[in-house]
Amino acid sequence: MADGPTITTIAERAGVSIASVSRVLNGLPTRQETVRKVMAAADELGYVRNAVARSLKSRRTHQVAFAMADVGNPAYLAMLRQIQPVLKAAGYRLVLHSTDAVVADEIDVLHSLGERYVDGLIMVPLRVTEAHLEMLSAARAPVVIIGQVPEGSRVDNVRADSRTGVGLAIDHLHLLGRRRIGMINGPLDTVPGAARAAGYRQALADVGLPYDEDLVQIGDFYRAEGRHAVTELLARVPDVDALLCANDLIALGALDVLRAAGKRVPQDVAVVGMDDTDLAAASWPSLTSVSLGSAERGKVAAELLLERLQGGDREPRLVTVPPRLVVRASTAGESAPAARTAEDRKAKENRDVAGSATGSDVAEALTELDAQGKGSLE
Amino acid sequence: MADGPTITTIAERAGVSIASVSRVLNGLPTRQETVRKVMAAADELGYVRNAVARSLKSRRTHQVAFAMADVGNPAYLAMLRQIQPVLKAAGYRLVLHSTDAVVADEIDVLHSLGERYVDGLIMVPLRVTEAHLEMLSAARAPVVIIGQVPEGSRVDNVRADSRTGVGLAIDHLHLLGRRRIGMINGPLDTVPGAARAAGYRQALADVGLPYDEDLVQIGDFYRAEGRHAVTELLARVPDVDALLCANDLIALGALDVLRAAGKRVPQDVAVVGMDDTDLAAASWPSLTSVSLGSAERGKVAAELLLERLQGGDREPRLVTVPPRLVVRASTAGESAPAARTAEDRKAKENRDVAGSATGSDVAEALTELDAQGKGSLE
DNA sequence: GCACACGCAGTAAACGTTTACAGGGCTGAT
DNA sequence: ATCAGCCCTGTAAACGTTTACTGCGTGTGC
Repeated sequence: MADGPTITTIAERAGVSIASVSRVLNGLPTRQETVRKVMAAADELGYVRNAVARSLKSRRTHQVAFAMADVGNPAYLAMLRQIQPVLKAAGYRLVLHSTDAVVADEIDVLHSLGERYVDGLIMVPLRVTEAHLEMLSAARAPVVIIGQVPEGSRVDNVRADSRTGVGLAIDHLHLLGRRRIGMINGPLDTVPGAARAAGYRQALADVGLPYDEDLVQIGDFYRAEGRHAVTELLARVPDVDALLCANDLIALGALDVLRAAGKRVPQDVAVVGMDDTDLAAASWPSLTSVSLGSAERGKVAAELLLERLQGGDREPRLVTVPPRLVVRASTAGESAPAARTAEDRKAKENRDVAGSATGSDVAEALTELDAQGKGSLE
Repeated sequence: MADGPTITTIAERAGVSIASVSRVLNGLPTRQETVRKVMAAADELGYVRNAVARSLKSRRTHQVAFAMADVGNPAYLAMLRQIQPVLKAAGYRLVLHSTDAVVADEIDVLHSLGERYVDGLIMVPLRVTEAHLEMLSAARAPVVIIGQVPEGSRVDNVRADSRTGVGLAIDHLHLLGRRRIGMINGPLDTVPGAARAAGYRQALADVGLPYDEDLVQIGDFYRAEGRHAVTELLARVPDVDALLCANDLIALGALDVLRAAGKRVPQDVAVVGMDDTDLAAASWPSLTSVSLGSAERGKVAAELLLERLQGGDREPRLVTVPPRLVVRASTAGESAPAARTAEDRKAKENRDVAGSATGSDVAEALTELDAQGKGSLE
């Protein structure tokens, strides 16, 4: 691990000045003979450019940071998987920050932007506090926020729309003839919980169903909690014929309980999850789920950031990624082609609604493929 | 986004030299009055140290790279989740490289080590070629390889032992009284495929069962391929009473086919997967799976790298992480409370991995919270 | 034959730090 | 009063690049 060669080393060996070496290495016009000498010396010494020194001079690191609460979370992972290739294609490295759901860590990340070790940042904040906004407005590098940012903030912002997503699910269930549609939600003091509760109320109204408190059960966003909540709801309303669960884990818990209770899914009770994680496709019966477009949000965020890095200034943009209903066996049954088709039509309409310019079918197919991943390594 | 203040700006404003500013910022002994002036100026200007300039001088970037084939792969993700906190605690940032299973990209990553934008590298190569070894021996920064590296290579190496892992599964199935144990493997020209095939043969011999070619079916490491392979095997050997699948996805495919064929799991056919991904716990029936210790391999790799970064030279080390059988319903049945309890205990151990120093109950609760993900964000 | 232009390469400054070294002022001892 | 010694601060070099500027030598046009 001896000190590597620098342009000075090369210059000496080639008998030229460091300026010439630099010019050759950067392909600037140079006499053929000089090029030859420099290249030869560089090859012999196994020279590699020092990225740090380059960055210091050029004020560009070719690195971008992605900050979220936890790498293990499937929603963030879906984003990461879209962000990475977009950045890579543009020649940027990805620096990962896991803030462990600690707000102070998020502020830290924003602060460290000032250290200029990255050219830009994509962040998924847990919630946006005053401190966030302050740091954001003072940020010395472009930032894209995935989540809710107050109007008028001077940053690019990419959002999901879980309220509409809930609507898609309710519509779907209603079309299938379900009339006693229960909701298993997470805590109402969380952003997702509140949005979903509101969406549920409104969607019921939209399809002309009454809102019945007995059909709503609050738990938390985990499988065990989901089991518990569904058990309670089932005791209260034995003839519930559909369950909308605030995420896929809750829905898995619901499947557990329904199975134990001897209810058939979807014949007796249809079940819908949210987030459309890998688990939804893996479960049995496979789970109909509302995709909130984590993957697409990641992709859009990366593209917005690149625009700013390459283009320069423009007005901050707000992109809302539309939700999409992914119908699987837990509502349609594998043998219900009619429902499936209706659903497909809807999903398509839905996708067209906000017509994001980015969603190619090829990219989407690829994503699905990768998701399955060659598992193990030896 | 005006140019940020530098120590020069501060020096001017405080009326001192840049050396004094630097000393104050680094806490070197300085007159109280000077400290005050410098701090005041720094605060007013909102100064933040430039990490690039620092790195140039100190020859330390406080960044470490992690390179693997695909972020979306659960096995790599499990590693990442352990690596990240270890590095973060030591003050290192994590740079992520996804090589998309392209060998040239891996070589690229090794090459780019010379650019000195990171202090070290953890890599999970697909396979180790001559080119890899060459680059490794010339590497100008410490590298830890997760996977198989030839004897005598001068790098730290962390391995799984899938051969023994297969043995665990066969033992388990044999103990449960299964005698016609099929194997659904991936391609034999992959490192995992070959190791598992060998393990299967030997494990059968160890428990005194004959090797029967009809019981072996080669497919690929995906769910659909798994379905196909299991269908073939089932046609050939209708009375097979157990299936060992080379990864969890294949096992999920097996569950699909067995269900469709009217076979009960585990009563008629017991199923075992490998890798113990999230999917194993989520499926129904939940899947007994051989954990190859991805999480632990990640943790060990990170620790080895840190040792080298902080400590300095020592002999390269080889650590083999033992496999572990995680028993769930697909072999034990839900009605086997003993097995279930064993499983819970095991899951906890797994979370603790090698007893991370941070494992307070609160931290654990928080981690758990995140892991499940308040999946979606609004 | 001279001026001018042009192609090429070298010198030096700059990016923002850290740090070795030197020097200035003060204290205290002689 | 002088000087050693100490504390503090400033000067300058260094990390490895890129690049503006300068200058040299050659060839061309008059």
